[in-house]
Amino acid sequence: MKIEESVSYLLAKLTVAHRNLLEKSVTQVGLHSGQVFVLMELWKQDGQRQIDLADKLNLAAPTVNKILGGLLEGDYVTRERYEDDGRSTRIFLTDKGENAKALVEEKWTEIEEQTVLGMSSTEALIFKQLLQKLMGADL
Amino acid sequence: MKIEESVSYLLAKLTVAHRNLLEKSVTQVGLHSGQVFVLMELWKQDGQRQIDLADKLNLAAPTVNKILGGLLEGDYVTRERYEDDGRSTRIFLTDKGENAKALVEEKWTEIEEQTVLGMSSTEALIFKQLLQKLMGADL
DNA sequence: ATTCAATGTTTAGCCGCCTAATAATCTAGC
DNA sequence: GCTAGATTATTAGGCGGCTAAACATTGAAT
Repeated sequence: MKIEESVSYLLAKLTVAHRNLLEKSVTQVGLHSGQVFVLMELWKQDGQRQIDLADKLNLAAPTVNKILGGLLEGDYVTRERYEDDGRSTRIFLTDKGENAKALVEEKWTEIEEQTVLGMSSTEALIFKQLLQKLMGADL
Repeated sequence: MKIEESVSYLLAKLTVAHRNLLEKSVTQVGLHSGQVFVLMELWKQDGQRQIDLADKLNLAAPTVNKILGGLLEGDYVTRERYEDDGRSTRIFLTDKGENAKALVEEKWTEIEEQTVLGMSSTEALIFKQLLQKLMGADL
């Protein structure tokens, strides 16, 4: 099999371009891509522990910790020790963090448009389903 | 639109898992994922300049430069000044670099199997075509 | 009550990407 | 010939991932 024609190769290549697109876009609202994903989890449920965020985002604990450093510095979130368990901290959105949601959603529409550019809506749907399938197979 | 159901979101998430799979696999033959992609270009054509590699791989020049640092240290490639143009260097495979091809191709088969796990061969084909389409749209 | 394993956070350090800025060389234009 | 601009490589530094290892706390077992 030609490596260049494998799904893995194409996916890896596409990844770089897409990550660049994502980063460039969210930079316009003052965020970085990793921060956006953490914020999304907090928008769904505020006050989560770092380990919860790491589990849901499928990221290693130090990765989440590092990203939170930036969000704390940018005043998007606050960190509080968890009374029920001294090992844990809970992360809470600030007003700024909550307000960022609308900005990100707006940007995301642009990102999505550029991502599926050149695909018909049918193709986009099929593509989405296949992506979900791959995600489910937890790779 | 729900961000979590967008192609962009799913793609970004899948990316992380796939990159981890790739990295873990090629580590077993003593390489890193970035190094593999550079080597692939050299296997196609030896003696290229850094800028050529960067263009073909769609990477920034400093990225290629850094990756080459690791390949040089690992004795996979050598670097020579280009006589025709003093600004450029040419990168050449060593025996070790050439021999790595077989090892990587073997590993890649495993990677591909795990990547398309859970997809029928028809689905894999469709997926591949859509990936190529996205790549072509140069995102 | 003590000890020991498990859990959660953090630090250090690595690779994969990037941009910005330098230095060196080449190329044009005058 | 000389200068000005383009091109190539490199360095510095940042974010997005990771692992390994240190640390504190919890919880369980004796």
